[in-house]
Amino acid sequence: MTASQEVFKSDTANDDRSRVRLWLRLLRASRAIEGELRERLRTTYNVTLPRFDVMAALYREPEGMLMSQLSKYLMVSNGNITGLIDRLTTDGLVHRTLRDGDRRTSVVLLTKTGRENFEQMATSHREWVNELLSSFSPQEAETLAETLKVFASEWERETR
Amino acid sequence: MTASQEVFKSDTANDDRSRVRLWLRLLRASRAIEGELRERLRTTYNVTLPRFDVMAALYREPEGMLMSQLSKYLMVSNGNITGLIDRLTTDGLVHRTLRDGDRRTSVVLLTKTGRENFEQMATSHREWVNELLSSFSPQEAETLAETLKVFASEWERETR
DNA sequence: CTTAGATATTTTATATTTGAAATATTTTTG
DNA sequence: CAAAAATATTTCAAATATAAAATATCTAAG
Repeated sequence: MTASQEVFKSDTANDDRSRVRLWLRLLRASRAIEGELRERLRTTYNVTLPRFDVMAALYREPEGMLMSQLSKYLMVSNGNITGLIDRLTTDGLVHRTLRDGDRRTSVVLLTKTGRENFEQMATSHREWVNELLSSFSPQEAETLAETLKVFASEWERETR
Repeated sequence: MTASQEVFKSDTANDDRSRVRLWLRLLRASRAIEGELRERLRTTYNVTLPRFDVMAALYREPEGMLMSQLSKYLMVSNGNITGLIDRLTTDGLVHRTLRDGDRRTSVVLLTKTGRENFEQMATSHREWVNELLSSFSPQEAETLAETLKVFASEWERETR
């Protein structure tokens, strides 16, 4: 092996490690934040994080969402969404409609109760996130968010 | 409300949004990466992500880890670890020992099979992470990892 | 029109996950 | 020492999660 090859090999190994290090830190950060938000949602509003996530997704779409859209947006399996929506329906926070020409699909909407319920939680959620991410200045947050946006669009392009 | 108060309110609202935006992007990025790694571990090695995570933690600690250490390190509940270790034990990848003076604790270790098994997977895992995070240059990755390290230590200090 | 394929959702079986309660053990305190 | 508090783990019930198979419906090719 020549000297330049040696250098190259060494560099590659370093690159490997830096990306793995990034991934592990990213994972740990989101687990920590997620855990804290889960805990606060539970103790304050007696709601689970998955239920909050579903409601947040539906709140952004006043026209409602298909089961498959929810599944894709939240990056969880179809069967998972079915169960979550079943339970949210039982609790009167969500309802299914069939106002489509396609009888395979069902459009899921927040009920009035669900919407009001979510608005309360969303306010706390926003405050909590700001508290938990307070070590990022707004400018840093903006910059980092932009970096992740670029990552997301690259990801989209590559895994489509 | 005076003009300066108006400005202040508006700035605060913007800060709020930038941190929430950051959190949502962080969450989506890690879910996407996690999902892809899960899929590849399953199809390539027929192993689940939680099992891989446990094995990775144990691989770094040749002396073994307590159940409670695993639970804290992986940020999952105690009961969760019990079940995972039960199943990994059944499959001969892990074993519990009691070589402590404290009979409440049990030290968990990778078996020889478990260690060999993990080494195989770890190589692929490193390559996959590098592929999936290829949109970050090694320098960017380094920088971002450092930012998250600072975040983690702030977090430690504040939530201890 | 009719059948093959595609699409949307649910069902099923199994694994993971949580949070609370129970159990076992150790440590601390009076 | 004995009781109380703390610690480590397991058990339990309910919810969440996955992947694969089943079901229902729609679309399109012939």
